[in-house]
Amino acid sequence: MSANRDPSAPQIATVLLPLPLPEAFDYAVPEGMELNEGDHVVVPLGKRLSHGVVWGLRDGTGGNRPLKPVSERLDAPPFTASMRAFIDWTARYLAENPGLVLQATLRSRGGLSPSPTETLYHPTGQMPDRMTPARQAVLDAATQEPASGAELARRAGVSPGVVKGLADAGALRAEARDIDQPFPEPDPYRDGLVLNDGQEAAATQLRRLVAAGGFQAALLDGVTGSGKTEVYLEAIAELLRREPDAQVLVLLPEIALTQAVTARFEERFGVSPALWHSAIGPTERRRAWREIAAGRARLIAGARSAIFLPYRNLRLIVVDEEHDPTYKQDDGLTYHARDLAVARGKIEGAVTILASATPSLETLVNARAGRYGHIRLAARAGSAVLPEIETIDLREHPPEPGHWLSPPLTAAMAGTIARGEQVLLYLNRRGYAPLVLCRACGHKMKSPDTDRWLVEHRYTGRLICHTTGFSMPKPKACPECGAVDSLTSVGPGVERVAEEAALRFPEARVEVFSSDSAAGPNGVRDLIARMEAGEIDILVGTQIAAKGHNFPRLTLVGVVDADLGLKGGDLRAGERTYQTLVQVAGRAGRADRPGRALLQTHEPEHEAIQALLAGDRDSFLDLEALMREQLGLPPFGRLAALVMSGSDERLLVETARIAAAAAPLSDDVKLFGPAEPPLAVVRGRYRRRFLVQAQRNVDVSAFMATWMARFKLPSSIRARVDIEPYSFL
DNA sequence: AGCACGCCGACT
DNA sequence: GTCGGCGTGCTC
Repeated sequence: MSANRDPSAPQIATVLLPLPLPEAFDYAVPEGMELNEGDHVVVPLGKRLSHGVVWGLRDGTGGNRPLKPVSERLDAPPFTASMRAFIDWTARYLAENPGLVLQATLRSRGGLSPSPTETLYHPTGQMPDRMTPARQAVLDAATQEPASGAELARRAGVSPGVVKGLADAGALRAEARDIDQPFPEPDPYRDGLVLNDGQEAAATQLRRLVAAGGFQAALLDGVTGSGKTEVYLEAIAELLRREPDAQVLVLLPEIALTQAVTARFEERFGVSPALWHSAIGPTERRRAWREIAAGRARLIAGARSAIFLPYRNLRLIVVDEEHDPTYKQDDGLTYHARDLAVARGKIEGAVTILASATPSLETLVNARAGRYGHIRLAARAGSAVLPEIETIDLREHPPEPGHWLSPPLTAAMAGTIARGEQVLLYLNRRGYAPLVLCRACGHKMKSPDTDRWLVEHRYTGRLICHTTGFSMPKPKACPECGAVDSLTSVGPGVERVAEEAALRFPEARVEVFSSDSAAGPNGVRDLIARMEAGEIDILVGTQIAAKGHNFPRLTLVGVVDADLGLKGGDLRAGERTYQTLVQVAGRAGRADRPGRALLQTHEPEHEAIQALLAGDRDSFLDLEALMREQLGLPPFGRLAALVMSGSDERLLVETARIAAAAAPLSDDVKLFGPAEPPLAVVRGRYRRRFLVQAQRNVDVSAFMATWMARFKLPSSIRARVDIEPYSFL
């Protein structure tokens, strides 16, 4: 296209800016500046400068209104055509400004400038005229490992002046080195673990997919403990042997899991992957971003936002635990990382593997329809067998009043502990008690700016709103009636169950595993390490404990309230409960000891629980699928939500009314709302919700974009589009 | 997202 | 009389 253009003809660059603007802006390309699509540039915007990416180039001038010129071309790896196509596709799909999506891809400061350098001192071999003990110590340190002046002085225990003196004397040579060092090359020729027959068969199928090249999505469907990781590591190895320059992304739902996956990568390929998640510091983040953009980082493991990184040559994407709802969450943008991964795989021409023991209905339906390959892994790896799952009917075996562990569960716990094995008690409720109320007047402690109960946390002695983050010390007296010491804790949280377990088993070492108790990734790592080492007898955990960990001595899982997830009434409640219970039960008996899972329930006849007992995932999902198909719900129909919020309730209601009237309705699109959502107020902002339901062939993204363009939003009202919502709050 | 412009309250 | 509050609007 621009191969034989006249280089002196004036040129216009369309530049996408990482700002919430509706479109890319045109700039004049100054004479003598050579630009290509995908180049990073600096352009003037109003009174300031902004970074941008060249989205298009064409011959011409601004015509009537003169264009501002591009200020500078940055010497950074350009965004590839597929990267740009992915950004465009995502913006369209999410009904968002492309600039906002571009912003999501640039979340590292300094990634675009060349790496900062540090000065290292190497010994030259030449001896200084005068040798002193201090000088000798520095030379020894430098011979051991070249380092910065300050570092050498520290290691030798002398002042930095000594290093300077040696450099002046010619005994040390200063050499600049990039601070952001490349990631070492993975070695795909190392031996992997020995695979069992099932794993080998699955690995062969995946290797074949990789060998075929190009886009192909596949569901890697294997029971918990079947060794899915080992299998997809084989696909990665195959790819790296064929294409040493290929990049591989492994998406993980939880940062806590990156630790375990890093260790597997090290065993298999001799190197750690580049990590990408919210807890990565700015220096590592910059290094990872730059090395990924340059195509030098080959193995990347990250949380959902890693789907937005500017890979040069992405050839394989693995979405581990693809059913996990944490893939769908707001990071500024509202997206589902699994869906974007499949789209990105398609655009990049990369094989996309979705791995899970409990696939989402969306993925399973795609696999059954033949849109995705379906690779099954039946047996558990090694000698591990699936846990035996039983229910405890709480109507027959109620716990004592004010307690939460039923007699059959405590009996099983006693036996397990006596054998020196471990127990996991699962309850998806953080804190001590989900509700605090006044015995005197019945007042319930509620969050001040939303209609939710405050959760009591005993460790910190505070009442916390899990929706808004509001927190206050637990008051002595009821704020409503003033009665002293009348506030009672109602219902169990993990802290309370841990208290009960500790009381009942005074000898046992009991720990709580929730996002509160395990502060930061180090806290999590430490807790996991102690559990693995057998230093904990009873672990009481929330969701976070249910995911992916491998505790060889854990043989009993007690689900304190298996009914919890069945309430709530959103469309995935049954599916999610089933997935969670399978995952939790799957924690038991992963090594050579058989495991057992006991579910405390008031509703042992519920389909999700019956399916779990029968180990009959597919018929449960068939039923679930049938129900959704009849109701026209995903994945058989499409949903989109629009949530408006603002601090002025009257203006919000009025805006919602105008929006409702502006909806471009048709026969195959239904609009519900505006409705007052369960969370009607959050942090002083009122909220209203719309739900759009359409048939599968309707482009809901286009519908939402058209709709949004048909009414004007007052600047104090925010509107957020959610394509395929998971949360209905 | 910034940054300016703009029209109403308490101050050197 | 000004300094400054942040509501509204624009940036090629």
